[in-house]
Order: sequence, then C-alpha cells, then structure tokens
Amino acid sequence: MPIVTLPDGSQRRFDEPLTVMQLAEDIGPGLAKACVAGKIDGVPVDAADIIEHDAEVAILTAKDAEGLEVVRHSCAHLIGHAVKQLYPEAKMAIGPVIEDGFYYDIDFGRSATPEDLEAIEKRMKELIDKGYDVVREYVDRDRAMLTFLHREEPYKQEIVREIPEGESIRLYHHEEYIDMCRGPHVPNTRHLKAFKLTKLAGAYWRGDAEKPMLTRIYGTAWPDKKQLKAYLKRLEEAEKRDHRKLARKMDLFHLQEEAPGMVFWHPNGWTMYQALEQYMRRVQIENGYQEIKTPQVVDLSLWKKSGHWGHYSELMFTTESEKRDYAIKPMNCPCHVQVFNQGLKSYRDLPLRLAEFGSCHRNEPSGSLHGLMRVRGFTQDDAHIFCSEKQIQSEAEAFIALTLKVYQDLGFDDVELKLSTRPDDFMGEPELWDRAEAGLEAALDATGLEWELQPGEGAFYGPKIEFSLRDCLNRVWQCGTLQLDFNLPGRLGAQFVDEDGARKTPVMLHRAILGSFERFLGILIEHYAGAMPLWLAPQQAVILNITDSQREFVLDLERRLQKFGLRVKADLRNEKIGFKIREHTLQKVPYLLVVGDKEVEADSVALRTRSGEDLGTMTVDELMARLGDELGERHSSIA
RNA sequence: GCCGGCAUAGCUCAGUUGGUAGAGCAACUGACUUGUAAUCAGUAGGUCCCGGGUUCGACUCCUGGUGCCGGCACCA
Repeated sequence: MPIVTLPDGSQRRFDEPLTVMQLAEDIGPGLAKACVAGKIDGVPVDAADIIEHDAEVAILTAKDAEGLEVVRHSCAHLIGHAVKQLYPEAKMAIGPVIEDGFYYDIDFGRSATPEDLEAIEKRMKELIDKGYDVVREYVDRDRAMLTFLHREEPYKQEIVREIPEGESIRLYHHEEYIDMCRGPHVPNTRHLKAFKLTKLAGAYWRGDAEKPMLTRIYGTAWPDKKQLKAYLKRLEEAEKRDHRKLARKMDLFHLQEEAPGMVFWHPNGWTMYQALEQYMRRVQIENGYQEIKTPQVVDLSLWKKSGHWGHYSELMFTTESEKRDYAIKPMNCPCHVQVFNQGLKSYRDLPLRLAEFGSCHRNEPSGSLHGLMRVRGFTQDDAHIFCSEKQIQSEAEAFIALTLKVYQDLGFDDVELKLSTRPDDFMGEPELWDRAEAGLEAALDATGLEWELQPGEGAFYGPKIEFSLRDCLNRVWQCGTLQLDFNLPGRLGAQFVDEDGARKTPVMLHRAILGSFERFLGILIEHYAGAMPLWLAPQQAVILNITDSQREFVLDLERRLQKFGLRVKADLRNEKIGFKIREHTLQKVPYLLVVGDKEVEADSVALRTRSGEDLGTMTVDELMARLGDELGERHSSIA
C-alpha cells in the first residue's frame, strides 16, 4: 500500500503496488502521454517499473534534463534496430548518451558511407512512425550471454562477461531487436520524433588504438522538432565564429600545405599576437618573473640527458650538421635549467622564476592538427619556477590566482580546473607526493571554484593542475598548466645551497597561462566572434570622409590619433559612406569615425561602433579621452 | 597515425552518364562627390591539389601521394 510523494510535496495513497506509468495516468492523461521514464527515490527507472513501497516518485518527460537523456539513449537503441534490419551482419558495440545527443559504435565489417547514414535515419523514422512499445526484461548474466551468443554479437558478449555474477541485467526489446542497457528507456518509440543523425566517424573499440576501429554514428535528439531545429541553427551560428573562417575574412593568418601545422601570420593577426604578448610580458614582470630567451636548436645529447629523447623522440624534429645531431626544441625546460645552472645558487635566490615566450616545434600526428588550436610550431608563454619544497604551495597559489586574473582580463570566466595526481609508476618519495598533492589541493580550494580530480592522471615525475577553455563548438582545449617536476632538476644537475650549507636539488614548476599564443588566440577569436576588445583589435578605428573636401582634415586626424597611440587608418576611397561603414563593420573595427564638413568645422568626429551604435558627435579631444579610458593601463601614448 | 569525407578563380560555390570550365562577391579601370550596413558600367582573372594510368580525348574514370574537414587515438 504505497504512499507516493510527488516532487511538489503532494502525496497519493494506493492500495496496490503500481507502475510509474499507472501513477502518471492517475495524475492525468497528459502526463501519462508525455511520460518517458520515472524516478523512484532518486533512482531513474522505466515507466514499467513498479512502485512497491512508500517512495518519492517523479515522472520524467522529454522536457526534463534526465528525461531528455532517456530519449537520447533510446534513440541510440533505435539506431541498433534500424541497422540490424538493414545490415544483419553488423555487430553492435556501445551506444551511450553524450552532450546534446548520442552515438552508437558499430562494426559493419566494411566502411559505412553517408548513404548508409541516410538509409539508417530513414529506417529509424519508419520505426518511430510504427509507434511500437519498447519492452524491458530482467535477466541474469547467463541468460544475457545466451541471448548475445544467439544474436552473434561479440562486443555485447565481451561486455556481459565483465558484469559481476548475480547482477540483474536489463534487456530492451525493440520488436525483434534486443539491446542490453542499464536504462531507463522510453516506453514507446513515438517519443523519439525529434532526432537527427549528424555524422559518421571512426572510433576505436574501447577507445584503444590497438583494438579494431568501429564506425561511430552520431545523432542529436530533442523534446520536439522546434528545439531540434533551434539546436541545428545554434551549430550553424557557432560555425560562423570558427576562428579559421574568421581568420580568412579578417586577414589574420593562413596555413598552407608546405608547412602543415605552422602559421603564416598576416599583419592583422600579428598585431593581435603582439598586443597579447606585450600584455603577458607586463603581467609576468609585475609578478616576479624574469624573461629569458634560449636556443631553438640544441644538441641531441641534452635531450638524451633530460630523458626527452627516450620518451618523446617521435614528436621531435631533428636536424644534423657537421656530423652532430640536433633537435628543434619541443619544449623549453632543459634550456631553462641550463640558465639556472649558471653560477652557484643560494636558497636566497629561490623562488627563481624564469619566463620565456618560447618557440617550440612538435611533430604532432597529422590527424590531430586543427587550425590554431593544435599546431606543430607554436610559442608557449612558458616559465619555470625553481623553488624549495616548502615553497610549492605558495607558488601554486600565486600562479593559480595570476592565471585566473589573466583569464578574467581576457574575458573568460568559465574555466575548467583539473588536478592530476600520481600514476602507478610514479617516481620519488611517496611523502613528497603526499605533501605536494595536498599543497595543490589546498591552492585549488582557495580559489573557491569547483575543480575536478583526475586520480592517477599525473606524469610520473609530478602532479599537475590543468586549466581548460572551450571553443565555439564546445570542444575543450587545455590552456594553462602547472606541472610539478621532481625529476628534471636532478637529472640535469640543478642545485642550490641551503641555509645549512648543504647542496640540495630544487623542485621545478613548469607553468604556462595561455599555453600557446596560437591556441589562445584561436580561442579568443572565437570567444569574441572576431569582435576583439579595443586593445586587441588589429585596427582600432577607421576614419571615414564623406567627400574629398574633408581629405586634409582626415589625414591630419589620422596622424594625430596615431601619435596618440591608436591603431587607426583613414579610408579616403571615393565611396558612399554607407558602403564604407558596411565594409569596416564587417571587418569588426571597433570604432568608425565619420567626418563631414560639420565635423571639420568643430574639430570633431561622428562616432559609430561596429555594433551599429551611434555615439553622436564629439570633439577630437573628447574622443581621445574616451578611447584612452577604455584602453586604460594598456594604452601607451606616444604623444 | 586510424576511419570517413572533401580539394574547381582571392573567397563562397555550380559544372547534368568523358568532348580542354561558369556564377556571385572581391580585384582592376572608368563615371558618380556621396551623411551612417552594398552606386553604376566595363575589364581581367584558372597547371580544375600533385604524380602515374585508361582513353582519340580526363575537372570528370582508375591508381599512388599531399593537404584540409569531422571524429577516434595522441597531446609528455
């Protein structure tokens, strides 16, 4: 005789145990129709599951986040139903829910084509139109194994084998198709109308490159077709702010076949790059760093000594001269240790913070290259902090605070923080790791932000903190990093004299805030959709004359504003003002300064922004004051 | 690197069972002297990614590369 408590706090009493669907029907026919699953005491369940005892029960519909996940998950099963009808030989692997959608990994025994994708989607729609009931069945492991032996599904068998004995397994029957799943799933395919298969891709079984590659079918699903359409529209809009597209439109940089993964920066892009570099230079100097510069090409012996050649030679470009072998540096750390090693260091010298905008080259796998986000030649905003073990926590705290401040200055509030701790094969004393990890945790906690622990994901030589940002298509890119290193200083003979007169090996902190200028600029371009803040904009303002009679004034104004420190150009072309405004607006120039006879008269300009806002007419002095304010400390007047 | 797709003018793209290419925008020239998102007219522009093959003939078909795009793996 269960008493059911609903999410709004109201209670219903029943004489007999009842299913979630029966409860929905009891509440109202509309809800029953929309019900895709339920939750009993917080546990997601099928609509067919039975409420036996007093419980808190929620009815899930496609409009609930969890209900929508159920819809997406069931869409994945529907792929299975359609695929096995069309290609009975196909072997089904796994079909989980992901952000905004779902996928299914399938072994077709051949390569699948876009035509297959269309056929599968068409069949799925037909199955939805049938509106058949999805039937859930509880079985034991042996029975599940028998089912998939009978169905000749080796991947499913492999999964069943890993389920502990005695555990109850749910099978979902989609007419003749059977899938295994934790569930829950929709009670009927009519709930799956707003879906679309989006792409075909290759994916390794179990994410292991040694295992066979399967075909992955991606799809998206929503509560209704309107939301599906809105999602597809959002994707389209996001693609428009792809930094590779904007770079072409704004003439920022290009890549070409002869130098895969290496950037040809154009004047506009390089201006942005330098503005960012100058900002970073200032920030680092203000925070106790000293800037250095180290060689690009270094004898292989150093890389052997540092251990990099042993681990990462595949990623290193090499060269040879007069029978000596060299490597193009893939990172700066060994070189920084060389600088540290010059002259005997005292504990009084620590922490020593050496920074370099270090140009590095790594022969990244061809398939991983991606615009500015993943390149082979890049420049890190790198620095290495040499310190004693006691200084780790305070240095970590300072670095995290600095990083978050820089991100904020650059317009990012949404940062993902992760801490990776020791792997199984870690190096060094466990007590040292204990203290270091505790120090990093405390430093992370001090931010008040959420962070994620990745146990065992650290490098063998030290734990690390990662800072990641997302691009316009929601892909996550690691930018900042703080990597502790208990290994390299010792390997390369770094030492300092401690208070007691004994020589000790310092701890080394590898750290970068932007990660690389290339990647960060890519993210910035997308973040601002090309409309960069004034201080980063390649061109900050353009002066537009109405007719030739303002020509002299405009040229003079151009000189005055350049002298003031502004990146400004005059556009004297004999075009209509509307035409010029359109062009520079599309180029995302922050300020458009329109000059006609009236403005010349009063030493003024009519000010318009790239967003189309008319800021009215103001004198040139007022304009300079306004832009100077906006640029703030980043403005270096040369007047 | 792996799976799939793509590669035609500066850009975005069309090119119909194989008959040596076309549009819009941009560029250039001329006219127009213009008040807040596209003035009009004209001109020029191509090794159809690269190599090999089939064919009387290849942008088109086959084959080997390269690069790019979407994933996967990798990202110390």
